[in-house]
Amino acid sequence: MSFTYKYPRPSVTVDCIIFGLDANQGLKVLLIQRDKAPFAGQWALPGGFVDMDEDLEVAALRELEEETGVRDVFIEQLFTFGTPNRDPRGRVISVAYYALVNLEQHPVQANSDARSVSWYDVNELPTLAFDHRHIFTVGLERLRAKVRYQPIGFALLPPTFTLTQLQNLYETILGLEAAINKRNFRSKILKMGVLEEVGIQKGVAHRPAKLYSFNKQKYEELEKNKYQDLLRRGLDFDI
Amino acid sequence: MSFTYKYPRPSVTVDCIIFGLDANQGLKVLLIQRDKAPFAGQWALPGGFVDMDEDLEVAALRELEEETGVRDVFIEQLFTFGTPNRDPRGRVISVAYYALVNLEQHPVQANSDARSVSWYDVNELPTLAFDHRHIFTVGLERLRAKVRYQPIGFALLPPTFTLTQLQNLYETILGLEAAINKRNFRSKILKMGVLEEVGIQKGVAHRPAKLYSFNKQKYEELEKNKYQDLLRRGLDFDI
DNA sequence: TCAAAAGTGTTATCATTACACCCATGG
DNA sequence: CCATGGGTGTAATGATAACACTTTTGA
Repeated sequence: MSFTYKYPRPSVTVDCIIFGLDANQGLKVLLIQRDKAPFAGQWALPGGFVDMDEDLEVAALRELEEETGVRDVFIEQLFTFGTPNRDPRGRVISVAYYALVNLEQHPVQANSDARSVSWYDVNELPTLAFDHRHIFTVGLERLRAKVRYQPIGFALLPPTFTLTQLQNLYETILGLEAAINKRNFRSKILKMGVLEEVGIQKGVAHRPAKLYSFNKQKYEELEKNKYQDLLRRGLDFDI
Repeated sequence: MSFTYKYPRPSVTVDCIIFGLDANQGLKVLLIQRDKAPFAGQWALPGGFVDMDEDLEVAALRELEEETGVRDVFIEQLFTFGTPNRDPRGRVISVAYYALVNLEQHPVQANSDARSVSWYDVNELPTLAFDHRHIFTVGLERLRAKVRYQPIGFALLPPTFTLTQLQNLYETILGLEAAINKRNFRSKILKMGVLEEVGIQKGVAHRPAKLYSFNKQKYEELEKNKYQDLLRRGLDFDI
């Protein structure tokens, strides 16, 4: 069976950058090893062709699950890459997504297609197929920028976490050399009012930390108010 | 002539939201009137099919110039829209861009294709073809969000402008009801150090205003330092 | 009782907000 | 000489940065 069109058409794929946070080992990205040409044997971002009747985000989630077993994740469109020669097979336009998962809940994945799947440290990537290195870089920059003004980082943590874990998350993602000042971090994050105390650590060999969870509703309320304030009062911008 | 493929392929288009600022009349968007089915006669965002050997952004700039005569503008990828039935002709995936132009330098355009082209107030849009209303909304939200932490607004102004013009720009884009406090706006924007005094107004019936231009180099330097500071010292985030 | 990590008090400095006022020009 | 917008002084309040200290647990 084949398909004929009056004008030439590109192929369209989705590719996913899956970030995972390992409490001790830093920020990771999930890669798969290609089993077919081109770039057979090389590591690549999971992804594949979009079906004709499938929404783009659905395609990204499907490829994610097929290739890595990961599901139920935070996902967001990143950018569309369409430089004419980015794929040796012809014109392929790739809509890239990035996903954030909690590593503890997604340990090294069984490979569904006899492909290997593995977490790599974001600072020690192997050579990647196609322009995936470039896509990855764009994704990491977006994550770093976005984590600073939107509460997406929580998707990388377990549902319940300590303030120290949260602080480590920021230090890891942003690649900070010096630690953030603990006192100030805590004051600031608690003053925002989007964290809820939900318990206390057990069985640690030091003073047990309070456990918090992120209250998304509260956050959305505050965001709305913030915009109302802006409309009422003026500007708080930050060029 | 025709083109045959083993698997079905979607068509790929680019669409552009062109924002323009009119000093007296507020924020505008450039629309074209379609001359062919589907949606013949309806207003739509300028756009069209991507050529097989053409980069996406180049395609967007080409369509922009072909359909509206606008060129040499700030342009940035917005989002890729690919819901299966967004176009009655079949599966069409659209990579949307938004552009910012200075209205005075781009007055109502001659129509290159016997199509009409017209600026519309962003608050008084006609019915738009396809899902262009939705695309527009996403674009306007992005502009409003982005203008607050990146200096993209300057692309909407002439190369040289007064602080009052700049303040009006923010008030207009953000749709602020109350005016921003003049004193505070000025202190803040000047303290940033990205504006350069380049002259003085002539021939106005009031005290002539100083003219400023945006110093992009200075801005990029400051951005770099800001990130250095962040790396050194900690966090200034704003969840 | 010690190591390890959690958690708090306080102050100097800087930024934001809110008002009220003066200045320069053309008609 | 006045209408029109351009432009400035200043003080109360709130946020940030920096440092040193106390608390609670298991081993």
